[in-house]
Amino acid sequence: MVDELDRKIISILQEDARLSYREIAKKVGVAVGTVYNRIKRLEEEGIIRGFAPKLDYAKLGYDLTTIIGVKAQGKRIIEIEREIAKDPHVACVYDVTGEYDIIVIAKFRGREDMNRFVKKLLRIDGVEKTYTHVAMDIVKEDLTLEV
Amino acid sequence: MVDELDRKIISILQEDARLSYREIAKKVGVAVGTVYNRIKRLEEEGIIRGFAPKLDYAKLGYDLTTIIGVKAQGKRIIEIEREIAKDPHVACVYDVTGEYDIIVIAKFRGREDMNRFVKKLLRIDGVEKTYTHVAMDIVKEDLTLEV
DNA sequence: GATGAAAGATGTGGCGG
DNA sequence: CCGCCACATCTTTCATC
Repeated sequence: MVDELDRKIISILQEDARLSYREIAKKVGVAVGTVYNRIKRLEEEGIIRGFAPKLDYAKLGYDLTTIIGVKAQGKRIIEIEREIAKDPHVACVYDVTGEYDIIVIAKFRGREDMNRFVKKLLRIDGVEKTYTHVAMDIVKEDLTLEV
Repeated sequence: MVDELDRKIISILQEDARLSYREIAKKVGVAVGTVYNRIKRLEEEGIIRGFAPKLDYAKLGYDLTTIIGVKAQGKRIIEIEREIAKDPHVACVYDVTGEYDIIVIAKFRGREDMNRFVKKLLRIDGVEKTYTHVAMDIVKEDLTLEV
């Protein structure tokens, strides 16, 4: 389903997703048409879900990043997760096992913005408690892994 | 530093970062050259750090996503974070205050792969303990926030 | 700062091998 | 998968406002 050539192409796109098909073809040593067809297939198969800029959110005003653990009632967990995921501050929502039931990564423009969000979380039916870790430093934040 | 036009352009790029400058220009109602210059400036200023494909990592073999809390000795924390960030399984490393000192988001190809990583963490000098949350479901995972 | 034009590069689809 | 073709579209620059 994904062969060596696909992986090479994806890997190049991870470095610069705005490279032309010709440049990519040159780098991997295949014909332009092949690169074009591979990328199109990878998009159709949903392996590539789209393309996005990597942004410096701190420079865009999001000076606060938080990792929030949520404990919630089993019956409502899926609904709660979906509701949380809708909030525009939220980057990630994981359904987990362990100390918490849900882990949320969210970014805010200042403390006020964050406090409002956490209070909103606690008002959701089924949410029992939350624990907020505030990031003092983002050492790495990039969903670009080796393929 | 970032005006309304910049935000509009960024917002469009977030939807599809491979759109042509022409298409973007059409959408925001300015000349092509303007869009071109704005995006170049945003890149130069480091607000846009590059472009990447959004990948379905599950389809690429990463079937296990984890959120790992790490407790470590204060003196060594920054070094430890950098070391963790180097591992190719690691997407995010946050220096946090709270229950843990470091929170790590990492993805693995199977339990073995994960176990090796956690054992490696525990062998790092200064790491006291770790707590691993395994994601049963990824409800949302997308560093694309409103600008 | 923004604009539109223009030259060369690229995207896109299709052909036979 | 390659090489080639062909037309439409795009990137990038720049003189001009």
